[in-house]
Amino acid sequence: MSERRDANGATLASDVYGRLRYDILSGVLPPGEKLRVEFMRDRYSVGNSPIREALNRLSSDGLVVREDQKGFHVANVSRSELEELVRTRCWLEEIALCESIAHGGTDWEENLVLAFHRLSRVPRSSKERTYSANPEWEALHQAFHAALIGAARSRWLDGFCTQLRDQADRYRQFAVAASYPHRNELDEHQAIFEAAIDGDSDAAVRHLHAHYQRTADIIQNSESEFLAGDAAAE
Amino acid sequence: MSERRDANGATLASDVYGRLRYDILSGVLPPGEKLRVEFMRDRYSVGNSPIREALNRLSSDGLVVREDQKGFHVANVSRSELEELVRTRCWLEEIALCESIAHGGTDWEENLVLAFHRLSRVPRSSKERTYSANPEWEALHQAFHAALIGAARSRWLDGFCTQLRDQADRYRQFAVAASYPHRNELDEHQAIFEAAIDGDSDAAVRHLHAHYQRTADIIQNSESEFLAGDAAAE
DNA sequence: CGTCAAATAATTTTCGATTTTTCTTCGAAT
DNA sequence: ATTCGAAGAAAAATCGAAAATTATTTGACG
Repeated sequence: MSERRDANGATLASDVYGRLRYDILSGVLPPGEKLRVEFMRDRYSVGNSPIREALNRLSSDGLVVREDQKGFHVANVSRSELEELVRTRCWLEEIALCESIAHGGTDWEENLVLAFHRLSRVPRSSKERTYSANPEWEALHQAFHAALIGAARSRWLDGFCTQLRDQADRYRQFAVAASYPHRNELDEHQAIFEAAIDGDSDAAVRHLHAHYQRTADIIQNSESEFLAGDAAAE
Repeated sequence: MSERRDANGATLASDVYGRLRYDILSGVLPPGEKLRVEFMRDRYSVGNSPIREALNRLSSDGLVVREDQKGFHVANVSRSELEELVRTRCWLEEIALCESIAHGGTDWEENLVLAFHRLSRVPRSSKERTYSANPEWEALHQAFHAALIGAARSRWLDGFCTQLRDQADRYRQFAVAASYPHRNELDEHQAIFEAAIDGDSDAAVRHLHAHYQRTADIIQNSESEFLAGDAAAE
């Protein structure tokens, strides 16, 4: 019945939006990359309009930068912007986590237990000795952090946290290999998880902040090509 | 040389984005209003693409809702969503205000003094007895609140606060007449202002929250047609 | 009289071409 | 040699029409 629909029941624009978003978050399209419409048309096999619509949405999300009459490019990254990002994320998720602990009911609690259990059962890397991105872990990791703050009674806060998480995930791609296998992320997650379930907001927030700060430090100390210079970005 | 540019040096899409945003915030395009592309094309005298691009951006901003294959409409409002909005705004602006007080330098301070002074010199309503929107006051009011939190060191937080402020302004349109001239907003602003300049974060936050809560209460108690039913919205 | 389905109308979405703007190249003049 | 500007090339932005989808009407049948 439907000829053009690529994925589910969406429009081409939404489909491209999703794919493009993934390609940026996963690093396939690196920071600063120019996004020419013609190039994109070939890449995603659609016409002009859906590409443009997707790019416009992504620019509101902060993953793409739009300059009038100059087109689009993938948002740049820098050490100072990472600092800003993590700081903001700690502020917002602290609120969301405390709210969830205070107001979360059985649903929130059980969902969190499940999310943590699933995460604990999947290996961090799809290879043993060297790091190799494991999409399953990535998805469950996202789900765990979303479950933690899933009972903050604000769709706005939810959305903001999602936006910041996406940005943080992108940064993580640049340096995740560096910390493997030294870092035991499961322990960090467990500490947050147990404090949250215990209803100990202070401890949960402390562990959550430490978790994010540790990740940020690893990225800051890495030698990713994209983080080379700094203030130069933009 | 340039034939099509309407306003400054932007694209048609950006121009329409700005005008459309203003029309939604000012209530000219009411909550829930269907935004048919053809209608919009006539209204703003541009073609298909710029309209669509503007609508896509606004949907990421939360002022417009997009449903695949169903088009766009102005975001709905409801009492419960107002509550959520104000709660979130208090959370975020508390952070931004404390940060600004803690880290704001002379620039921030002087800018704030100026913003408050200007606001204090302009009448709330452009008429004397009855309320009539005064665009000058609106602009200075925005500027004052922006100046208050203008030294939070986070572009993300800045952007989120702007987004929430826009949403709140839209709600304010529905009920502002009801409180005039009973309410003395200048006193409220002065209380926040003085505490901020004094470096008294606790007091500043207390006054800011009270200010927002008072506005919200007025709206909640109003009988705006748009806030009629409630949970029914979306 | 109500219900379901085909046909029609209205609307959204997408395409391909055109227009406009920016970027690049090349050559002349200082 | 360097700078400036014009000519050409590349890219972005826009338009108008075609294609696809959803909403509405109409009419047959129980």
